[in-house]
Amino acid sequence: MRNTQQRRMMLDVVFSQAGIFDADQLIERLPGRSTPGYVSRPTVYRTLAEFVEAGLLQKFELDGRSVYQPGIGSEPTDHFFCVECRELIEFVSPAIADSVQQVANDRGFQVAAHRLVVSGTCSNCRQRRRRTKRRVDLV
Amino acid sequence: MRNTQQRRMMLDVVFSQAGIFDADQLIERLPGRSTPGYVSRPTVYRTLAEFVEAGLLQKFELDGRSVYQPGIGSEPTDHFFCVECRELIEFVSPAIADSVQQVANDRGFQVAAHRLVVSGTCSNCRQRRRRTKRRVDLV
DNA sequence: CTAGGTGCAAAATATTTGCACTGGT
DNA sequence: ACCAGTGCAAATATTTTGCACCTAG
Repeated sequence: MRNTQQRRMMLDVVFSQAGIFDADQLIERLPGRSTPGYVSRPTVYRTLAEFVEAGLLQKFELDGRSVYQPGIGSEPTDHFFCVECRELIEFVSPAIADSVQQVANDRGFQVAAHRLVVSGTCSNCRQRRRRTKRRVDLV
Repeated sequence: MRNTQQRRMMLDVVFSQAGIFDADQLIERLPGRSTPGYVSRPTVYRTLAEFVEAGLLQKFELDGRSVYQPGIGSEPTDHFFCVECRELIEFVSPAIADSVQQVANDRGFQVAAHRLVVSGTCSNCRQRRRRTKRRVDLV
């Protein structure tokens, strides 16, 4: 894989601040068109796919779009998704991982990865909410 | 909610055979254009959203598109996703649900639902596979 | 009768591809 | 120099919206 300016730029941005992002958010953090380190949209998508292929990023779908999470060989992370503030809260649960492995073993399924999104209301929004009604967009 | 021909057609198809489907698969099972029970694409999307809102269907994202699962108030179902044959295999695990609830309690998160997709290789494909190499598209 | 529902066409969104050109090695 | 990589424009795929017409209640 060639060490191009575009890939260097993307790696810098992707790993400078950990956290989940989508293609647009990444592009926003990169230099704009006709600015030194500009990376075109197709290249962003192509390169993200390469990073996923290489294991530098994990990819999954949230809310209709593809999101990417840095983490090289890190343990699988799960997420709470607050349907009020739309925030993603990461967590790690060995108990869940174990249960997944257990069920998989029972069924003869070989686990490569798992993706868990728990939707509901985060503690902040629960406290802030008092008599407000709202619809629940499940993920 | 009005009892229209379109909604009746869609309910028939959606609940005649249980299982996960996307908008296109549903449309394929409905009568074609200029056939008696035809339902237009926009109406299919609008009505699917209503069914989700009404709790008749659950919606989530898989492989870049929206998929729908029938089941009125059923217990949350989880899935294995075989990256070889692209098949979805449903399972229910009280252990996982408990663990999720446990972690949520610890964090003050109120759970509305959860969505778990475990990607890997199903038992059929593990047996069939011998010396074939393949890339892994995680979900 | 009349609001909610529908179909059509077109828009919006997200992602991918063909192709000529550029830059890394 | 060679070829992987890139940018541009356009294509694809999916879902949504504006609007005029239709129909269930």
